[in-house]
Amino acid sequence: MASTKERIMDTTAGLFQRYGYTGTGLKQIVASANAPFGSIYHHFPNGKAQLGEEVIRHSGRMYRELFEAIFAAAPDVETATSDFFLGAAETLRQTDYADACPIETVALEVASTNEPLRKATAEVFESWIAAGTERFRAAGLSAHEARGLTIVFLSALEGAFVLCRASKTTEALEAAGAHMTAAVREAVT
Amino acid sequence: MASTKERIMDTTAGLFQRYGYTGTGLKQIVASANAPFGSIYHHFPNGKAQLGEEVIRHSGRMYRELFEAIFAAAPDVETATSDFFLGAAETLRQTDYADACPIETVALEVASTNEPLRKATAEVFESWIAAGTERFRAAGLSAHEARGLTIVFLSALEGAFVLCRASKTTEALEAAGAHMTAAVREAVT
DNA sequence: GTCTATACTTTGATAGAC
DNA sequence: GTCTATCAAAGTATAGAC
Repeated sequence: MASTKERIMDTTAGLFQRYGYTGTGLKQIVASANAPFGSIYHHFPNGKAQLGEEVIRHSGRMYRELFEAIFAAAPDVETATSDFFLGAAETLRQTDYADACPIETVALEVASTNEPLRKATAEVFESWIAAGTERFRAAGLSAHEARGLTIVFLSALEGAFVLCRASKTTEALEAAGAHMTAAVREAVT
Repeated sequence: MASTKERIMDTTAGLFQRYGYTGTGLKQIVASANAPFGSIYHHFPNGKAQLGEEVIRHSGRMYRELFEAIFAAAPDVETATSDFFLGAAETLRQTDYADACPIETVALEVASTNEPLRKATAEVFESWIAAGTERFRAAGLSAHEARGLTIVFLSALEGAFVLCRASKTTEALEAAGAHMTAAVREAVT
């Protein structure tokens, strides 16, 4: 069985994704995680900020592994790009448009309010950019081209998440996915 | 001099942009707007939700007008695209990475928590998509192509805003802007 | 060390003085 | 109709029983 700390972190990650940082209360977290209130301050002595930072970094690692897995399973980078956007759209539909990027809402909330958390989100995004850059470099692009393409990829993905969650449709992920798939194909050929 | 209601709405729009919906308190709003607390419930009888909805729709109109103005001033749609992304980057730098999209943070926060506000953000995004679609149609694209290109444009913009605010750099807006400028040029030729 | 009870602050909202 | 005082609930954080 998962430890109390793991249960708290997993629960918090899900709540952050749906309700954001300020929208998620500590009482809500311990209720959802079936944990006593004090255990938050036992495992995270600095309170919500520390819990938030650990959850951001943890979610960042998990999502990067999803990215790596999809690119490892696909025959080439353009197929991987298509798979990633289509998979994200399917997840969104299955969760009533709740589960998109695990840290996007939090990133926007803390960008101008909490410097340690802002840095944590920035480092997570940078780790994703580094992972994508490496994949596109392996496909033959220069380091500069690969980084630029990855940033456009990630921008299109994150922006499409916003439009899809707001509209409760997957139109934006489909349009952005088709566009990025073509852009990746053209870049590597 | 601006009316109390206008002062409240303008102040709230700025606070939503930086701190989001749950991160902005009514007391903070009246303090910033130099208004008595009761005036919120005088002008917005349904409280924070009503104020939030009116601010979302108002901000949406203002931002659409900015979009229209930039496209009207530019000689062609690819120049307008470049201008829009470069202007957004400049604004971000000048505001210490606070002023990006006026409703993006709120849109993500309310997507799974407040259905009337979610619909308001969806309608604002749709109005922007309609405006862009019309511009690209006027440049010669089919209705279907124009809508798709606009959605990719808006996705890249919104996603770049997230990366830029988190990293406190304009790299993503520059990469996304260069990519979208080229994509628009290719689409209309 | 697990957990409960509580302190203190801030939230959105309301009542009523003037 | 403008504004102040206050409410009940929820927020984070802490103290201390067991």
